[in-house]
Amino acid sequence: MTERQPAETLYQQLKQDIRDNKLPIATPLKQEQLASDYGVSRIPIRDVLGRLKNEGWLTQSGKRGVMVHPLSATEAEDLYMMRMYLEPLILSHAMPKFNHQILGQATDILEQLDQPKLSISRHGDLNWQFHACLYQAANRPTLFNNIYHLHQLCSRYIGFHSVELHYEKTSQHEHYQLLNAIKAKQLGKAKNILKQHISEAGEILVEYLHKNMHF
Amino acid sequence: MTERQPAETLYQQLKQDIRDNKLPIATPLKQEQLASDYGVSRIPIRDVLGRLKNEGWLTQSGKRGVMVHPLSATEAEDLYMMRMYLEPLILSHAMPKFNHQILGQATDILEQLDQPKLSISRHGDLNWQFHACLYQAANRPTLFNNIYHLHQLCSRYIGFHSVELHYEKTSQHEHYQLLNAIKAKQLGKAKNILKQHISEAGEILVEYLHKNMHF
DNA sequence: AAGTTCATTTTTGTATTCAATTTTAAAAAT
DNA sequence: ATTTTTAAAATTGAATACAAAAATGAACTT
Repeated sequence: MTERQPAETLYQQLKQDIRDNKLPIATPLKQEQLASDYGVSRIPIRDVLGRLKNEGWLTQSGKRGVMVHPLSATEAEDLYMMRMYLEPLILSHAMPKFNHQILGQATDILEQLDQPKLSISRHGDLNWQFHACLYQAANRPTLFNNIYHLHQLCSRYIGFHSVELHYEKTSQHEHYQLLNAIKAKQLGKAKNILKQHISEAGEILVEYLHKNMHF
Repeated sequence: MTERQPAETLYQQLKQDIRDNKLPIATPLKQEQLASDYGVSRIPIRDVLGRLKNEGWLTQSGKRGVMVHPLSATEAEDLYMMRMYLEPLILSHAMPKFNHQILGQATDILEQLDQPKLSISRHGDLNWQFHACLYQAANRPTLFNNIYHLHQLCSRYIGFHSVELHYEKTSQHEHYQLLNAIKAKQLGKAKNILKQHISEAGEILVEYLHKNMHF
């Protein structure tokens, strides 16, 4: 971590470390501690903490200092509900703009997702790439960024419930269904599949959290 | 601006100044310039710029520096579309929790909105207070904060199209309709009114922007 | 005259320093 | 023993200082 502009790297690093539960939970983070841990001064740490707080990865803890934002079933439910409404919306806008190049790219990503033994983080990356590839076509930066942000926050929860492999299969099945509906230019059907896709994932996750969140 | 913790005040101030077009548009902001303008050092300026960038008030301009995020009809449309889907959603969650106290408070705010000669910013404040008062009841921090954020960004556009007073009337009418549907515990009707309320405002705004945004 | 090169200036990101606030924990009081 | 006071330590927000990167513009080439 001895670079010219640590901030961006630091941001990615800290976010990853929050995802992976590498940071003390329920206890305030000390800027100086982090600074020495990550080998930089407090200034870039402050910047990154501010940004992560703003994005919902960290929460203000008391008057001074921030802590890791606690996971909650309610938040997960909110995130998935929002996605459930916003993603079909951006899909509508993307629909008329799809072409062979984009659909080919989406197919490529799906095939990579078919490979067995993907790490959770790799799986998450590819999953987002698939959706992003479709959503980008809409050319709606504001809406897209909002959705991206929601996906990011969801990733903490997905890392948490270490994924029942069963679900991954049906998830892939839905991905292909979605792509087929798109190719057939069936907007309504595609939107329904997508909504269902997100809703299902959300329900499984929330149920899992209600069962396994005793902390 | 000689205070103990300038940052929060500075944040509000800069945001207001962006709303009011007090800042140079389409040209990168200089930290030192702002620092001397607002009478603080560059550090809190940097913090606030970072935050405002994160929240969509500023955009990265080139490799270094940020500029005021340009208004666009597309963004306005996105913001209103998101609100159109998310606000009825939070209303559903709020519905079972309403009580006399909350509804009384909402009524108070509506009566204040009835007073003539309100400044635009006061009108915007009260309008948000009305909606927030209802949405708070849902007890859904994640969803609520997202919606709050959308409202904030919309405020730039509302300030811009200096409001046709005609619309304010029908807007108030819809507010009362909404409140009545809530009192009558008609969730479906309430959601429809709200959706319609937002959708109308969005359409008027976007149309106005398409006409009057030659810059 | 238009385009390149390179040195100067500007501006930013980060480190260091400082002052104020918050936290803490030990002593005093009930 | 429990609560209150208060003084020391820890921690933060902000100012100042410094080094690296980017922008600027004048001299030079074609």
